[in-house]
Amino acid sequence: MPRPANPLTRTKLLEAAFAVIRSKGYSATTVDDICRAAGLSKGAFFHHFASKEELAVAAALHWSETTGALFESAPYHTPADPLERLLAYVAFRREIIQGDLPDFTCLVGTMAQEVYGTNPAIQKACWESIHGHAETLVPDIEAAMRDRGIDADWTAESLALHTQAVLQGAFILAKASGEPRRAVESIDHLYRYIEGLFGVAGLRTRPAGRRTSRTGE
Amino acid sequence: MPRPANPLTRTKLLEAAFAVIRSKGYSATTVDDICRAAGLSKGAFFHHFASKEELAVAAALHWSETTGALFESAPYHTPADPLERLLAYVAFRREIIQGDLPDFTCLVGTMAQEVYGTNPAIQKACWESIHGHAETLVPDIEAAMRDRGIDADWTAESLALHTQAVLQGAFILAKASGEPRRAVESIDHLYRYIEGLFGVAGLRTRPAGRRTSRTGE
DNA sequence: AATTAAATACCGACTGGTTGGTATTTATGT
DNA sequence: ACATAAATACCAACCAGTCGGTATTTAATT
Repeated sequence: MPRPANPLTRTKLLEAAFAVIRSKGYSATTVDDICRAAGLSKGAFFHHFASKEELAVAAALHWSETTGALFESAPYHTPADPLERLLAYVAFRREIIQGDLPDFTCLVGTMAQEVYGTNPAIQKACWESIHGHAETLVPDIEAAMRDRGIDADWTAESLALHTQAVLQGAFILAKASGEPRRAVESIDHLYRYIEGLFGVAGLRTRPAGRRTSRTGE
Repeated sequence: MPRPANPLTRTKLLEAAFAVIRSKGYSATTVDDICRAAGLSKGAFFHHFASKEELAVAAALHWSETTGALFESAPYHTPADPLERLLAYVAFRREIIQGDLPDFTCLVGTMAQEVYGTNPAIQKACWESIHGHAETLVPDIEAAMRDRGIDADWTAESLALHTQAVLQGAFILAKASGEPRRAVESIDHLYRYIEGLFGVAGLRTRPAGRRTSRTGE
């Protein structure tokens, strides 16, 4: 009878891949890099994954699972109002921009950029991760549109994906400038956009006296 | 007297680098790839550039120059009103999303993502390209804020950079999904945001009957 | 309970091909 | 003749992936 798979080994490899790929990108990451980061051997790597490509696909899936769990248990679901939940989601995304760049940037966004033209399997896994995450926002957006009687020429899905576009673009600004604050500022604009879309007060002008940051960082 | 350098050679290498890096990314691009695409030899390559890294920096600079010239001569400058010019810029960015992905995506955004942690020289050149381009929008944004008496808790620079974030993020969506339309939809949201910020009518609801596309594609 | 067989987990040296870069040579314009 | 541009040949380091082997676990058999 078989020796049972040590679930830690595979996970260690996947999470080592998260760290290395998020800081160097997919192409520049070597299998040895990942093994070193995981404290495992090449033998272990190729026992669990047939190729570097297969690891990348598995990593994208594991990314969907771990981030899915993170967002499910995140505090932004508490408001009763769907629009407030949506805004709380954006505020949450803003709040978790902390520490070093590889700690808060997106694995699948990074990989997609590198492999879209050369590796359909990885591309597909990345898109499913991004799209799947965006889909979790759609019910709240639809409810908010209904609640506020919005007759829009945009769809809930397109707004959900737009939030992801802003996040991905914000990460690029942060990486290029080396300043995470650039990402935060862009997410602030996204927050303001959603407020405006749904007619939350104070979009165009604001009362005298600086409005304080809504997250109170 | 020395044999004069053929000015086409260096440019051919740089533009070959544009094409290859935009479709495969920086790390996956080999020097031989670029030489093949340029129809030149490795000898020519290393005669003009000391290293692959130096080529990347030169490519980022050349990118700033060529895109700078493209945008300077683009038609979005014609409106007299600064806000209209800004909106025309966004509409122009939307219009030029055509053809294959490597034909309209951003070289320096792609590179920045891969090298930000490992190659400061390239990262710097990428940031200067993105930031420099964003800066060209700042005077119009400032003028539009003045014209409309906007007392904002955001700066002109942050809005200019936000437009770039949305564009970069839109490219990632397009690459991940394989559907350029996803990028267009995100840019539509950006357009709507700027309209809303400056109090252009019709943000929250719209008159009965579908509003037609503003660019009339 | 002890032994053995079978299956898997993991190791690390090795390989064939690729990579960035160098050394040498040839072509070309002055 | 001379200096530079560009081509070719070449190299050492590196890479993904392979392979023979060892360690560990479980189940069947005694």
